[in-house]
Amino acid sequence: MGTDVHGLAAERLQGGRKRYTRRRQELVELLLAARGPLTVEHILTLGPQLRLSSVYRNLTVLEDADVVRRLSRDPAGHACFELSEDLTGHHHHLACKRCGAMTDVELTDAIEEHLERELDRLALERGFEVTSHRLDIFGRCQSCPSVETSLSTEIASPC
Amino acid sequence: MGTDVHGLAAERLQGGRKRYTRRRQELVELLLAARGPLTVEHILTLGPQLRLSSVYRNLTVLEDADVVRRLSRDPAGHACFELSEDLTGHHHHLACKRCGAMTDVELTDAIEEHLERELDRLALERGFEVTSHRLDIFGRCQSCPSVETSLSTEIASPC
DNA sequence: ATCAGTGCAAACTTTTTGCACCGCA
DNA sequence: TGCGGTGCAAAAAGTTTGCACTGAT
Repeated sequence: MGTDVHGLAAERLQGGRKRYTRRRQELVELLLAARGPLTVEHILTLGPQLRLSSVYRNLTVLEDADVVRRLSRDPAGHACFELSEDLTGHHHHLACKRCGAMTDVELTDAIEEHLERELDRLALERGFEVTSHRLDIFGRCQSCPSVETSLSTEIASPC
Repeated sequence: MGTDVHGLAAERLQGGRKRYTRRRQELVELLLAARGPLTVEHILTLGPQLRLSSVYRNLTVLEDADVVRRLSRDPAGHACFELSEDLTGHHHHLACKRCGAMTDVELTDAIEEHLERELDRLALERGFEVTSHRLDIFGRCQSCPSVETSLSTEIASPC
């Protein structure tokens, strides 16, 4: 996992007659370097050379090419983006309710398998064809004090 | 669970010197009757007597009083609202990627306990204080055909 | 009389789109 | 040259707010 993400991205885009331009490479590079999903706001902060409308358009193009995955919204109401799980590996998110940071986390194989079995059961019972799942774990992250202080505006732990 | 939701709502609002008005009762009634989270759009369709700005304001008031829980966004990008889990019971969501419907679903106690243990482990390992979790299960619901047809605009399975 | 609640319209935020120009992943 | 990509500005969509009026959980 994580090997030659750019190569795979280029390949997948070319399948849809899309180019893997510099802007798109820069976007993928930012997502690759992040330890969790990014909002458009964070992307623009981390890559000031990028333009708002192009970021939105390129994220959509990359999403259509299965390079990027859109995570509807974070607790603050912004859309979040990350690389597809088949590029980075299956994972979930720790979401800090205080600072809004979302960071990737992996569960053990044991519980993922248990979960899969449970989802298969549901599929049968409810006639629902399961294709994926997403687990968000809410709470307070290490860098957020338990006492009430000013909200962090850092981008260190983005989204 | 589900017993006297209105009484509990009134109680919780009064704790914050808020009234449990007719509009708020109607809102809670809609959420209570739904089998899944509702968007504001659906709320307005189901309760045409309700006004947009009052719905938003009342949802915020009810959220502050822990009567309502805001689910950031659904796959289509709209905010979703449901009753607090301590009023309805812990549950997760089946989210249809085709029609956007989100319906409540409960997992077995066995897997919920397994999940809790895993989250405790994470808490220890990552220094993250876990307060809640949310599992969204994506796929295709029973009423959505597997072939490509026009999108359902029904509100039967809301959000 | 009081003060929270309501409805309308305007403002604000986030995302999308139209259009002219750019440039070759 | 062609055609996808880019950037700007405007539009659209969703949500919040100011203000005057209402009404009594």
